[in-house]
Amino acid sequence: MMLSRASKYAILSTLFLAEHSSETRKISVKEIANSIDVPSPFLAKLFQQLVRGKIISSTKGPNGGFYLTKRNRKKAVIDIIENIDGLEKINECFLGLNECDGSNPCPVHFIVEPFKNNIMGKFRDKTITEFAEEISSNGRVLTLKDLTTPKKQ
Amino acid sequence: MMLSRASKYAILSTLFLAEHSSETRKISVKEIANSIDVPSPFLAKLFQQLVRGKIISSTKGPNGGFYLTKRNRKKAVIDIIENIDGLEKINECFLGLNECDGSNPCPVHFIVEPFKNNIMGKFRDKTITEFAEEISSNGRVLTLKDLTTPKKQ
DNA sequence: ATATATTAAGACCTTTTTATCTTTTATACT
DNA sequence: AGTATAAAAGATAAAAAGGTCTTAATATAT
Repeated sequence: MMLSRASKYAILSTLFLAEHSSETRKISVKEIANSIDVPSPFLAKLFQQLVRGKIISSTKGPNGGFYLTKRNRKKAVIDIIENIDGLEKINECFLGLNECDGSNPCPVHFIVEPFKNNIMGKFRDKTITEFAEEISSNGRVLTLKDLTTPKKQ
Repeated sequence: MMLSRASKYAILSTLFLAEHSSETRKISVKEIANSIDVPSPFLAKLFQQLVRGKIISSTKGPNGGFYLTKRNRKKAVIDIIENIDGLEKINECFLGLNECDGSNPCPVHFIVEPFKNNIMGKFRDKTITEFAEEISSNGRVLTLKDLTTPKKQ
């Protein structure tokens, strides 16, 4: 029940696109990767996959770049996670047991389960747009400048 | 906010020791590793570290093995996690931001935070003994047979 | 004392994840 | 058409996590 670095980058930069891009204002990988602290070739790879998964959109060439369409904006955070990590990973038992449910629970099942349901619900129900709006309506700026980069410290 | 495979193995087998071992009934790595599906050399390494961290105890030689003392039994699950993964990893922001708190929250901060506190509280407050008792009082057997082993499937 | 069972320690290997680099393809503008 | 710009694709590299093996140390029982 945790995200890979890749998924984190993907969620953050998709929210960034929601806030800053449009069909007439496309943003290049470098522009995102420079304004934040994510390695741009890695982000480029991720973006390719997100495009294939129809989470974000792209056009090549001059004035090209990445952006969100209206359809893209209706996707949920869970779709990003699914696209990058797959759902199995985030759904799996907290202690890694293969068979873990109410009738055959792991030692922490009843502690973890409500938590998981709740958070997954929100990741499923809120659209990218809603998330992005919530962020800006709270007066927060979505800079991703301070992503933890364990090695470089 | 997620555990390494190592931590999962450690939690499960410590609970196993709580249920099956005592100062006069020591259990070898192989006995645990065979009765469950965890690779024994890897578990052996983990156990060494848990012993150094005073989470579990060991004696060498014939009839030796691993077991829990009364002191060991008062440790909490969080101590196991801390010993193996460190607390930073489990405490870090869900989206990986370096600075993420109430006044400077990540996009999912207010969704994730309450649950994290709740779950961490339980991992901090319940002793190993309490966890183990809860398991057996519910008539459940703690076999770890079905740990997910992604590659081998 | 010696043999034996068992953990301890350290070196090593494999897989997965993260990151980079290079070449190709598509688009827009002139 | 030609050129510049940006993504797409694929090959490669580095780091981290997961796992194995060998040898040493230590406790027990005979």
